[in-house]
Amino acid sequence: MNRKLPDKTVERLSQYRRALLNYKSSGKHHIFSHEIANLLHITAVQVRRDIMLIGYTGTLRQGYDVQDLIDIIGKIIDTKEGQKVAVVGIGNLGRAIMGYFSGKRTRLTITAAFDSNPEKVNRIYAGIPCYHIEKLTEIIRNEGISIAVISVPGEFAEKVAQDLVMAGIKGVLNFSPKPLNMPSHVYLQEFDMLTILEKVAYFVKKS
Amino acid sequence: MNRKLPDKTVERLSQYRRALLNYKSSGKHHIFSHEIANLLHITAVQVRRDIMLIGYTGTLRQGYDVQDLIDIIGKIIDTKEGQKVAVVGIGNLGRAIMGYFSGKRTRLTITAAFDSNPEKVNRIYAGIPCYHIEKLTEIIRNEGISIAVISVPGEFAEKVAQDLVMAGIKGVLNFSPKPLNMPSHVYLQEFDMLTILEKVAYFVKKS
DNA sequence: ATAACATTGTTATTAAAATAACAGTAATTT
DNA sequence: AAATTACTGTTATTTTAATAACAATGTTAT
Ligand SMILES: NC(=O)c1ccc[n+]([C@@H]2O[C@H](COP(=O)([O-])OP(=O)(O)OC[C@H]3O[C@@H](n4cnc5c(N)ncnc54)[C@H](O)[C@@H]3O)[C@@H](O)[C@H]2O)c1
Ligand SMILES: NC(=O)c1ccc[n+]([C@@H]2O[C@H](COP(=O)([O-])OP(=O)(O)OC[C@H]3O[C@@H](n4cnc5c(N)ncnc54)[C@H](O)[C@@H]3O)[C@@H](O)[C@H]2O)c1
Repeated sequence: MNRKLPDKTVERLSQYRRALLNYKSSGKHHIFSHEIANLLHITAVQVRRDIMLIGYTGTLRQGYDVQDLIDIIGKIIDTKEGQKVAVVGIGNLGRAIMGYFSGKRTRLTITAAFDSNPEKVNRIYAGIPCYHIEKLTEIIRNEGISIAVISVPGEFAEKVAQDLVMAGIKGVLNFSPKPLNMPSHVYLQEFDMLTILEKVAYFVKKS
Repeated sequence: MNRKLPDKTVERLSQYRRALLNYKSSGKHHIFSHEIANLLHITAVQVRRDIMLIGYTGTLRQGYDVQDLIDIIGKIIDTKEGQKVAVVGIGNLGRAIMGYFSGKRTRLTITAAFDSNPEKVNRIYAGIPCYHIEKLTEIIRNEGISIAVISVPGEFAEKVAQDLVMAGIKGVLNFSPKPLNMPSHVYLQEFDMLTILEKVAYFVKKS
């Protein structure tokens, strides 16, 4: 529970929880590993192994208690107070992300957006205030924002990333096509749509 | 060159190419592995190993010929005719994706969009026609579209995926939060923003 | 009561990816 | 000319992730 879990296990835990919350609303209280596996289209062994890693145990007769499992995953992923997220770059992608999160009930809350375009600042997008990029450090520090999503054009991504680090951010999700370099105490996740689609194209070609 | 390359190598090749195209515009014709590595913030060994896998060799004195490397990566990733891509679900995310691609010069071309909302169909978004979802099979077959991006709400994703498979699609990039199941001849890549942000949150918490 | 079954939890094995080690080589320095 | 340097290309090792194997256990069927 205290030891760091594998990257991929954490991703699946997030998905288990989401699937379980949905499953729970159908009124069932228990679930078997192979049922969870079916929801995610993975194997039951993978599910049991992940659950073993988080130290939870089910029962032979009924499998896992749905609510218990949801709670335990919550204890692993969430913090008590929740974590605050900022979105930097309120273009098409930034706004899509904010719209997507505005509906969600999660312990991750987007509480601030930043842009350099004067026409975008001091407005509210999906319920979230957009500040001028110059306020970045101040607001991130004051609000205790620990995670940032970068969705500015590539040429500005590096500067934004540096400022985020200086402001004390601890985790970054970078959607810009510019590969970033972060100090080791900042967790960096990058996702590039063109790269990923070109990968799909390669495997389509090969198949 | 013919043998299937590792997943992660293909992703990096796409990034190498993009970085090299940019590097080329600075007028330089040759590049060393450690220079490529610096552009992507990875190690030079990783770069050389990837390049070894694609069967290209540089020279001791000058490193790699930039244009040659770009061309060889192109031969690996691209098809001669290019590949056509469809986007299904023209909401905030779908439109952001279309806007993002409309500027790019790539052998991947988004040629059709689909939606179920009558107000969205028969309009042009970022230069791409949006058809009613009922035309999916017809248009995908007629146009020879081989790759699809799914950006419909989770509850419709499964149906869309089935229809795409029936229509003969060969690769899918799924942004909906619903995990999909594909026959083995269809390459599936999933990306879920909430999962990935929760993973970032976990590692932020742990650090 | 015993055998067959279905399930969990764990260890063992395999596969994929990253990293390290190092041999080879041309140019440069001593 | 020998040693040094700065690279590439390849093999070896380590790390991470996935898969397989199987022991343990309560349940059901015979
Ligand atoms: N749209 C997509 O689906 C998509 C997909 C993958 C990657 N991306 C990448 O994400 C980024 C954003 O994409 P987009 O489509 O939203 O682009 P966009 O041009 O619509 O939006 C970019 C926004 O960033 C703002 N901005 C520019 N410089 C800034 C700075 N220094 N500080 C703060 N804000 C700044 C701009 O004012 C604009 O609002 C780009 O790097 C793009 O390559 C987009
Ligand atoms: N916005 C984001 O950044 C984001 C991020 C991650 C994931 N997602 C996921 O991507 C999907 C789309 O997100 P969005 O923000 O664009 O949502 P959205 O509601 O803005 O758009 C969804 C679109 O899909 C269309 N649609 C619905 N049913 C359809 C069907 N059967 N066939 C064709 N089209 C159909 C709707 O008419 C609408 O235009 C959702 O599943 C969402 O969970 C969005």
